[in-house]
Amino acid sequence: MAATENTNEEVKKSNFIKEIINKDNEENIYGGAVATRFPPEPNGYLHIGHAKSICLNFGLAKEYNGTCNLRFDDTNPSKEEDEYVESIQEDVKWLGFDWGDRKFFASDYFEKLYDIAVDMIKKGKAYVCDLTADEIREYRGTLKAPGKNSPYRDRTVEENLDLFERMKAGEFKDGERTLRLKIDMTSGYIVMRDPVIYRIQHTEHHRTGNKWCIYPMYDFTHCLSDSFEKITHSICTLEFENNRPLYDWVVNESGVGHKPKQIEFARLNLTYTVMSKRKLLELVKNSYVDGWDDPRMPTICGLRRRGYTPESIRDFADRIGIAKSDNMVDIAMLEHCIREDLNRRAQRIMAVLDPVKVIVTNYPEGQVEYVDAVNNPEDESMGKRQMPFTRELWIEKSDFMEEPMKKFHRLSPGMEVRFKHAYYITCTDVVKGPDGEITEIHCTYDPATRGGWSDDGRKVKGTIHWVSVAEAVEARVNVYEHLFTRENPDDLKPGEDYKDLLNPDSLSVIEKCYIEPFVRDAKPGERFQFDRNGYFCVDKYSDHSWITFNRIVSLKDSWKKVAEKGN
RNA sequence: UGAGGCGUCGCCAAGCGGUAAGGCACCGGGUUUUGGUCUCGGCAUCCCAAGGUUCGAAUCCUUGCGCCUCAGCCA
Repeated sequence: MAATENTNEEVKKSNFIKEIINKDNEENIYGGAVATRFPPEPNGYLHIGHAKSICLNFGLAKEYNGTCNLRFDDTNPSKEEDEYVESIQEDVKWLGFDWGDRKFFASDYFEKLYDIAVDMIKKGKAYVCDLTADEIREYRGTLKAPGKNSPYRDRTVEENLDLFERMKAGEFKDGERTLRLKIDMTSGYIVMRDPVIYRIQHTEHHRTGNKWCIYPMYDFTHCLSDSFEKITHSICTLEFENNRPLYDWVVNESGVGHKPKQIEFARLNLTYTVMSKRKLLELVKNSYVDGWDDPRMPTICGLRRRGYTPESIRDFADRIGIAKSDNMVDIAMLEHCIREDLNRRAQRIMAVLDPVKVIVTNYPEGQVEYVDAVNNPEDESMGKRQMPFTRELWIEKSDFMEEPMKKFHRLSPGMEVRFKHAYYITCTDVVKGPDGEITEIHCTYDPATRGGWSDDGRKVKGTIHWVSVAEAVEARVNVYEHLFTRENPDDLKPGEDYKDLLNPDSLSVIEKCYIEPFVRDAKPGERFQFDRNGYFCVDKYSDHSWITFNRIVSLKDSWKKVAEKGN
């Protein structure tokens, strides 16, 4: 290999899971195969934490030339809905992953699972238990005290078979009986204390309808489904570490043959947001946000509507890595990823969000002149556009100071600045309304500086953006901030509720701002950089008569820091 | 005197007995028709603590300490 190994191939980071896979491959545990799966329960929308898992599982499959299945873990009909299976597929696709023809449902295995359960009964490894939920809890013992055997533990195989059959037939009411595994009521692993594997639930299932009234539980279903699908590495989050002995027990004792390896990694936590499905659901149901795809939500659809790109989310997943220690990733990392992506790709335009009027007194009234504007200084191939320049212009209030503070090199009386792509402009006068607020800023322009440049070596420190009053497009802009005010909204003081920490300023709507005419035909989903301000995306529900933009993320603003210090 | 995990820079995270990668954030300098980008430089004599083994330890061994998870007929 040549010394100049500078290919554009990405250098993929390693992690402990890859090390396990590499070792398994060396020892030929799975014949070199790598088969993963992404197993969501269709009871909610996917969020950025799921994106981490999706990138991991599909990424591993791609890297090792293996496969990744999409499997819906739909064993609890009371929580699951088709709406969610649709949204999950849409989100996985949008992130850029393809499960091909490997879409499965745990519910497709109900028959097989039932047969295995019957077989477990026959082998004396499972029994029907008549204890109530409360009694089961009592018998289970506590973290420190061992449990005790159920009085129904020693029923005969025949009786168990008969009872289980009748459970299936619908002879009993919800909760009346369960099927339990006969393992060890004294185990330090609570999950090994004769776990319930079937419960009675007379509920219609989103796929199997009313065919079943008994449903298998996670610990029984998941590992067997993995085995059926010949999954090699079953990757899940840390809280399932305690379930691993049971996972292995079921796979071993059921005699299914193929034995996947469960590996646990740490789930993602992000600052200033929450990730639990329960909380996200509550925010939606109680209208704290405007639906699952509210641009403030950490859901995939929320990020999509906000304007995040799939590339930026995948990049984020790569950067945060995979490990086993609990973590809280700074949301600034995510913001960095989208800025980096959009800096490269986004069309620049000028938009004035908080306007004040400038009148160029020596510019002819009624004249419209078009100046060239670079579309993206990072990518010359994106070309140029033309911007109308007129006598009356909008600029940002924050770009003018009547009495400039130190280091302020924007517009102020007597100060010459560059109106980007247009002319050098000098402020000559300020007009105020009766209450003292500035209503007009009078300026002159230097015709010799067209394009915003002069050859005489004149130094112009400031460059500001502007929009022609006569030619401006009016638009609405949604400015988003963090959803919560506390870095970790799960870290509550006594008496607090996480909803108390919702940021009242997480959304500010600017009903009317002025944008250059280039955006007139912008389509929902289109992204732009508003010069010197940030990245914005046309909202999915935007209407052509009044365009709505969502702020994806601001540009970094080092001036803000200086200004705040100066005050 | 239940069990299973985890502890490396403010936040992620490499490191696998040979003398602390990288990214984000932050702080400085340069370039700049975005106070953006880019670029240059700074940012852990130290790896939860204390002992021990070793020529040599973040890495091995002890003993502590801290944090997370498990007592749903949820997943």
